[in-house]
Amino acid sequence: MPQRKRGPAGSTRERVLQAADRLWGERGVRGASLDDIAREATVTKPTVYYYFADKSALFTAVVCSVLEEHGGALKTAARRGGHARERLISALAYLIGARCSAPRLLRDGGVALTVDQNSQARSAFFRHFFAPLQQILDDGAAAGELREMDTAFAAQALLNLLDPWTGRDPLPGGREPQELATDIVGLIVDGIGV
Amino acid sequence: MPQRKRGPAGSTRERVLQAADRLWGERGVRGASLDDIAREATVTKPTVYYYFADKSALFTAVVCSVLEEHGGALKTAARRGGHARERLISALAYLIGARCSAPRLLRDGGVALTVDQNSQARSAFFRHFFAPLQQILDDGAAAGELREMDTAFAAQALLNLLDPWTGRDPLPGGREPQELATDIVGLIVDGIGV
DNA sequence: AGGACTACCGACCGGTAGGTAGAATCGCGC
DNA sequence: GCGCGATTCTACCTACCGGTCGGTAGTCCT
Repeated sequence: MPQRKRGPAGSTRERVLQAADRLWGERGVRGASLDDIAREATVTKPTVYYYFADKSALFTAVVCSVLEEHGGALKTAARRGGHARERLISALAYLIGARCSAPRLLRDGGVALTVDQNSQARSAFFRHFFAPLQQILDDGAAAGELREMDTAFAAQALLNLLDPWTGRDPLPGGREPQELATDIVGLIVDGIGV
Repeated sequence: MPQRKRGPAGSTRERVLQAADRLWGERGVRGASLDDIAREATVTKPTVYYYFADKSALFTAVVCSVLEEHGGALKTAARRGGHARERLISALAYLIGARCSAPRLLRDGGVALTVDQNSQARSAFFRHFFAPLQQILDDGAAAGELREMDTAFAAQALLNLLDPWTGRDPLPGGREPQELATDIVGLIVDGIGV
């Protein structure tokens, strides 16, 4: 039963997490210092260290928290629409609309932080992001809506494909998230062959 | 204290360029310092500054030089095989085999370096990497081998797709570059639909 | 009341980043 | 063998990074 003294209940740790997600999502793990993050969260650096052991612990916490938060919504989105195509569009549209920086963050952290605390973050990524997508592909193949394939490879390809568009920059051709998701899924389901 | 002997004319600048490409390609622009790069090139930091005005000038020079170097080879590869599918496989296989870090470097530099000297690097990327790929798609569509599409979008998607596999990490499933290129092109040309 | 505990902060440390000043050395034309 | 420009060096600066120390205002328990 944690007691709150300063500020609204449970807000400080959460503010630090959000500040780190925002700043690191924009500039990369090496692009924003703990001072920057502390300032953004309107606390001081020792306060950050009060809640997190070190920089890589904060990194792991940020990635896991964001992944869990979006993971539930992603699974929900993936259930919308009975057919594989609609489920894929729904899942991708959510990912794009949410501007979820977690995958980029994870990749960036892998090279920026020497520690491999990323094992925890990596498994969260697999559970919350990769697995739901692969599930849609597996279901689609079982239902005869998609052809037999290496679904792990295809899911990875899908994630790679939309990765640059889950940032904060404008979407290509001024598309809306839903349109972009439709175009991506169209590309990969129908292919570009005749 | 003997100074380093003078190598062949123009070799020092070249060594610095190569060291920066290697180190930045592995660790990102913020992951390797100018001291690291100087050490890798067996010179000292002021020597780096003798050839390049500052860090962002070195960055631009590295990206442009790598892009130009691989751009020619890419265009050659894209001419191998008369049909769109073979030309795509050939081009992608070259990109993967060459372990070309330029696209990642460029993206990374965009967020790491505040300066937008990247306009020069960005246009080199467009000329040497993006345009040849789009050309194959345009030709394929004109020849009736591919369907009508937004070729700029498709080329971007293709580049995104193979981006994580142009690094130094092992290729997925222990594939060879040629196999991976074949799988990627298969995925995007045939699609995953029935 | 008063000790134990939580949540936070100002000041500081060792190390490293990008960048600079200026001296030393080299190859070359004379 | 001498001057000169091109090249490379040693030594240094300032700013900032991750991380720590000691301290303190408020809260809980008895």
